[in-house]
Amino acid sequence: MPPPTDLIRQTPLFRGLDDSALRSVIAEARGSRLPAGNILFHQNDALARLWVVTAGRVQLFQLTPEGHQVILHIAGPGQEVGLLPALTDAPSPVSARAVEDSSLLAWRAEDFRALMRGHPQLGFNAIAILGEHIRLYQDRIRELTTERVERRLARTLLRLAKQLGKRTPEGVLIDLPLSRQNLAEMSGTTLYTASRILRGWEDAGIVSSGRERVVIRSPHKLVTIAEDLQR
Amino acid sequence: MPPPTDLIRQTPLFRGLDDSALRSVIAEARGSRLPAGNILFHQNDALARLWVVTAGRVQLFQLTPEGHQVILHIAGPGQEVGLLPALTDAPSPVSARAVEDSSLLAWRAEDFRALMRGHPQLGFNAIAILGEHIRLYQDRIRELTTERVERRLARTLLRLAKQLGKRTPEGVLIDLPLSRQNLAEMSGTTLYTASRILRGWEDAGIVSSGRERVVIRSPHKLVTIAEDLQR
DNA sequence: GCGGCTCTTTGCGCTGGCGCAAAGACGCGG
DNA sequence: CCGCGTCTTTGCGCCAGCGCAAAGAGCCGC
Repeated sequence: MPPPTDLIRQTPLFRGLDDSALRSVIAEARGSRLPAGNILFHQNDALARLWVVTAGRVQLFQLTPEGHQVILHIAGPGQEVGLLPALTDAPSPVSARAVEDSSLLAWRAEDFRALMRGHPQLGFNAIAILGEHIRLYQDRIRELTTERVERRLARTLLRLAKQLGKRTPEGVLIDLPLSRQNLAEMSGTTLYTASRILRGWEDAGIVSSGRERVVIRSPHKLVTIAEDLQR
Repeated sequence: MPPPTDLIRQTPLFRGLDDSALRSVIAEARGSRLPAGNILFHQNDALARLWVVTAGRVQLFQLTPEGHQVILHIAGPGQEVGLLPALTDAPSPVSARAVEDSSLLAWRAEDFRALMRGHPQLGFNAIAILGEHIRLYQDRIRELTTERVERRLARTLLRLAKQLGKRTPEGVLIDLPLSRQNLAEMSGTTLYTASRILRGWEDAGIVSSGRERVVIRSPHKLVTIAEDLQR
């Protein structure tokens, strides 16, 4: 199976590269597969590679000593994984796990850095990507310190819909196996509270959810909750 | 007053530059002063400059529509402010305010980017700095979702001590005007809870605090609380 | 050295959200 | 198509932390 050139061309990390640059990038890539549930790396691992997801979903998370999992990001096709450790030689602050059967392209960190020296655009792209993450994290910190669970859960769903949403006749499907537990780990709450809130929304016709599945029937009402405009 | 060359040399953003590069960097800098309490910029401003703090403290924060303030970072001498907007042309996600009388050096964003093209080391430094922020934000998100207020407050103080701590006969002084309100805005709690917890630590001899002032008498005990090892 | 502003403390009542326990629903694999 | 493992729901009791209100303390400027 050849590397999916079109996908690479649209990957934010490789945006703006000319065809010859793209060819040298692709020449260095190695493909691999990661079945659902498998770990790509653990937090504190020293990584020698940078990955780009080509299919599936890879979850970035941290595990506390007490065993609580916190989901920080979900990378879908076209998104990179392990960028920060590849660029800074520091161990990874997060762990990565496939939540679906996934395919990845990998570059050795040193090869990627060599590419960066030859193509400064890569450096600007990397900065833009890191910057985007910073903004998202700052938003989450603000939400966690100032907002109630219901609002945060609404925001989590809206973020997921924006990133991984799929239009269907019944509404916007979050295209990802997504348990109440996962939702809690993304919103800063517990399994129980997430379940109760989702039940309420179900009754209000805002979402329609099942086992590891959420469909947003009324994105508008969800925005209303996220922005606290209901009353 | 000439630009403080030694400080610039030690600034993470300018690390590893040779003398001639450093000279061209300094040649482009403009100094300015910002009295305590003054705003440098607001969130959503399009910034045309990048700053480095040379004296004082500059607080980066967000304000919610409800009027709650969340403090995301405090930049002291040698730390940059406005790096992300200067590099990405996006509006600033945060506001910045001097919490002490401060002095800054400023570069026009376009001048800085020109310097970056000539000195790739600047790009790597920028990436390392953004990466450091990402790590800190990820840690805070994990703490906010899994830890109790007391632990988070302990961590906040330890972080401040590491960054701005000053050894004194009575202990490590957080060298910054720091109200209970500020502490709450950094830890994700309220003025009242922060006050009560600090009172408890005072009685236990762990800290010694006054009006906008905190001294850590026993960093070790504070670590014990932050790591939840007490019992 | 006085007045006033701001910061801090603390009593009190309240509630959002936690988390156990147990029952119910779903769907995969054999 | 049956059984089992996993995910979800919900009753229930509890408490950490919130936030008002009011008093107290500290500091600055005149």
